[in-house]
Amino acid sequence: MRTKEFNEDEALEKAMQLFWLKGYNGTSMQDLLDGLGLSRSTLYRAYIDKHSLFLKALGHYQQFSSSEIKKVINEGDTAKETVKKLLEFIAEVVVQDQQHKGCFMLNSEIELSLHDKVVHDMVVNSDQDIEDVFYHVLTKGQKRGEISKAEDARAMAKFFLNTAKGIRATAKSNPDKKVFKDIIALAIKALN
Amino acid sequence: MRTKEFNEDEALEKAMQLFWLKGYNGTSMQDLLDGLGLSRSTLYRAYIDKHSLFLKALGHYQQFSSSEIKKVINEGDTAKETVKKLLEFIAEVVVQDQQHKGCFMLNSEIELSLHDKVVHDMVVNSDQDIEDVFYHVLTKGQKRGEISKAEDARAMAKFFLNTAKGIRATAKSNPDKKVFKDIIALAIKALN
DNA sequence: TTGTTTTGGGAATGATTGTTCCCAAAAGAT
DNA sequence: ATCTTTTGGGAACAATCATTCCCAAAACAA
Repeated sequence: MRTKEFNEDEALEKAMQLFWLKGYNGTSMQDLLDGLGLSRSTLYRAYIDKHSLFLKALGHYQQFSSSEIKKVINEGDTAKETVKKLLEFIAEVVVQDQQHKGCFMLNSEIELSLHDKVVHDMVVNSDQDIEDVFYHVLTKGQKRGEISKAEDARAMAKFFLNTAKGIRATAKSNPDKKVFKDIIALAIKALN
Repeated sequence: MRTKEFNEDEALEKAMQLFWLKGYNGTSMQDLLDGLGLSRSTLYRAYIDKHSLFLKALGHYQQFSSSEIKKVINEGDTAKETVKKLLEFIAEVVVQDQQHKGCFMLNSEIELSLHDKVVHDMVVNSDQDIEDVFYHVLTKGQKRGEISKAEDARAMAKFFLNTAKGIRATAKSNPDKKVFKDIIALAIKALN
């Protein structure tokens, strides 16, 4: 038996970068062949077709970015500080990227969720995932008495998710760290 | 001389709807020929090529949507109410659309602004335009003493623009009027 | 009528799309 | 050595892509 020569994870990572940068329709199979450095035969045998490869790449992104965000949950002494850290982290990620690719999940939502049921469901789940992170921190803060119980924690979680999506959208054409910092400071006022 | 038979504005409107629904790369010239009901010769003579037609359609959208928003400036008795009306209007527009096309400018930002300088500039200008609407209302409110001068009006304007973009993004996969209402109510708290 | 201009039909372009297939080379296992 | 499996090269596919072109029909002005 011949051992596998190409690293599947490495190839998937490269595919993700390409789809992330140029979108689904903007990325051709030729782009992928060149980018991954694989032959047609190998690529099709490994990933079936373009659409399957895309879904796998998007799933890979979701797994990674979700776990990264959850690392931030334990940062900050108070719930309010943690919410701020979460938003700052989300902003930092898109600002740091020299290519301004934005958020791959948001990009896919805009480009495909209307006509691709699978992508649509992944987007909804991804949003719910982030919303739940905020919700978890907020309810904990309410129990501790750090955050008023006057406002519904679920509504606040949706609000912060919305702020995050705004930042991620703007990151495509106007990634400005200082502006995002101001936006986050104002968003945090919703906790007063 | 033979009089022009096809209505240019009507055709442009149809082209805008198509690009809006399926994106630039997702819309083929054949889609446009079928959708506009024009012959190849006529379409190319009138609009030069696909990219030019797209830019014209996006410009048409920008003109229309900008003027619609500015109609709301005079609604509401206080600045705070006007800001709320502005956000509610932006949410209402995307929620009403049965097709969930979202915001054409935001869609184009995500799909093209990275690789298309003209689109990028249009997006930046469009964002600035909306930001300025908020800024105008906010500074007026500050002069009237309705809004605290502790916060920078420019920062607040960027914050509300960000909230609007979040709503417009989410409208693609999750247009929920009630959720948007909650989000807007919390965003308004930034004015306290 | 003649002339001018607009439109549509349709053929033709060359490039690119995603995908399938065959076969030889490579690399390890036996 | 043979066997098995993985990989790459490259041809081939039909479909679609954006675009150009020619010409006849249509509609108005003179």
